[in-house]
Amino acid sequence: MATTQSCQSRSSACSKAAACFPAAVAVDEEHGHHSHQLKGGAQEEAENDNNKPELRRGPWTVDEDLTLVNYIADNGEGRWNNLARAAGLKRTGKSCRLRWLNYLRPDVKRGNFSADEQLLILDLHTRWGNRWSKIAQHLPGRTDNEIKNYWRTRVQKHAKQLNCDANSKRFKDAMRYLWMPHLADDVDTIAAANDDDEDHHHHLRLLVLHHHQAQHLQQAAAAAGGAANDLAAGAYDVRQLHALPSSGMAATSSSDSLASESYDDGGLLFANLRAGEMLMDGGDWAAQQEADQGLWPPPPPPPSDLDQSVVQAAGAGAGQFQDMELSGWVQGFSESITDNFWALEEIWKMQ
DNA sequence: AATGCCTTCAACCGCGGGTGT
DNA sequence: CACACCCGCGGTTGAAGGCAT
Repeated sequence: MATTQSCQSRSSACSKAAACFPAAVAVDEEHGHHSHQLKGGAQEEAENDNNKPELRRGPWTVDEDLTLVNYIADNGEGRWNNLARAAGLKRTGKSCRLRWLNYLRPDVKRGNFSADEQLLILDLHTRWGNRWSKIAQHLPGRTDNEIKNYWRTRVQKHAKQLNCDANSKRFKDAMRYLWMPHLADDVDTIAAANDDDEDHHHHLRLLVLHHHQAQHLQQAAAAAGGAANDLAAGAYDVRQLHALPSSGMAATSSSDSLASESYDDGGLLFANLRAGEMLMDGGDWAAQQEADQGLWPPPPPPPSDLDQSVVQAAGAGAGQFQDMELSGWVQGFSESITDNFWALEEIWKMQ
């Protein structure tokens, strides 16, 4: 994804100072003239007249950052209001907390979201909605604020370009069946190019795949009665036991945290990534599923609740579309697909 | 070159839940 | 129980650089 080069460089004076702490860097003096930095300099002095301790707002200076980082290094974090006072920062505890968590923490990761991070965001948002903090827990080094901004600036923009709401079924289906499968492919491609990460990416992909499978089973259960639910749960576990590497997964990987926690409810609400791939490939869904899954029960057809315009659009080879707008977009991509086509910034330009 | 719009993201705000007194 | 305070979350704002005209 081409996140923003321009803006990253723009914010880099500030960002880098923090990212490189304590070897703080260059400078943030520019921030001194943000108009909403209401209380600095002379104005600050003037307000000292009343006994209320004035509070600074707006962008942080390097000095403030250093003060906060040093204080936390010595005393730890938490108790933010006390911390702000004790450190001598003319900031609210809230502001200190935010600055630390979103910016100064040494483990904050910066830069573009990788393909698997994007995949996870899309995936988890499908499941949890705007639970940014919860989503962020599964992207090590990423903050809820960053993910929220990503969603609002990128994903919602794309939804707007498709003339639909980011929360609409249509857009979600487009994500599940078109965008996410190809992000998953990107993950594979990256893994193939980097042996060290292969297990990690494979693991991520497997987890995503399992969720799609679980979703199918849930739908089968809905159609056939409750018994299938038990089967679904059992099959899910068995496959996971067989499929997942027994060791070697980095404990810090996002997929690991998913395995250990986030999907422990069975993931039955999950995106049907593989279904999207099947449809995109124009392959025979049931036959492929049986071939893929071995011990799995024969799968149901693609989800019945899927927006049919997306199903048909995804089966681009068939050339039959109900939703002309989306189908036009899909046909456009199918005619000009390239290896890097599904880079996030490029995906939606084909419409 | 000048101007205005767009995009990004750091930072703020309001609110709700938790905890201590 | 009531109140105050703290913390964390999600939504929103606005500065600044990029881009189009």
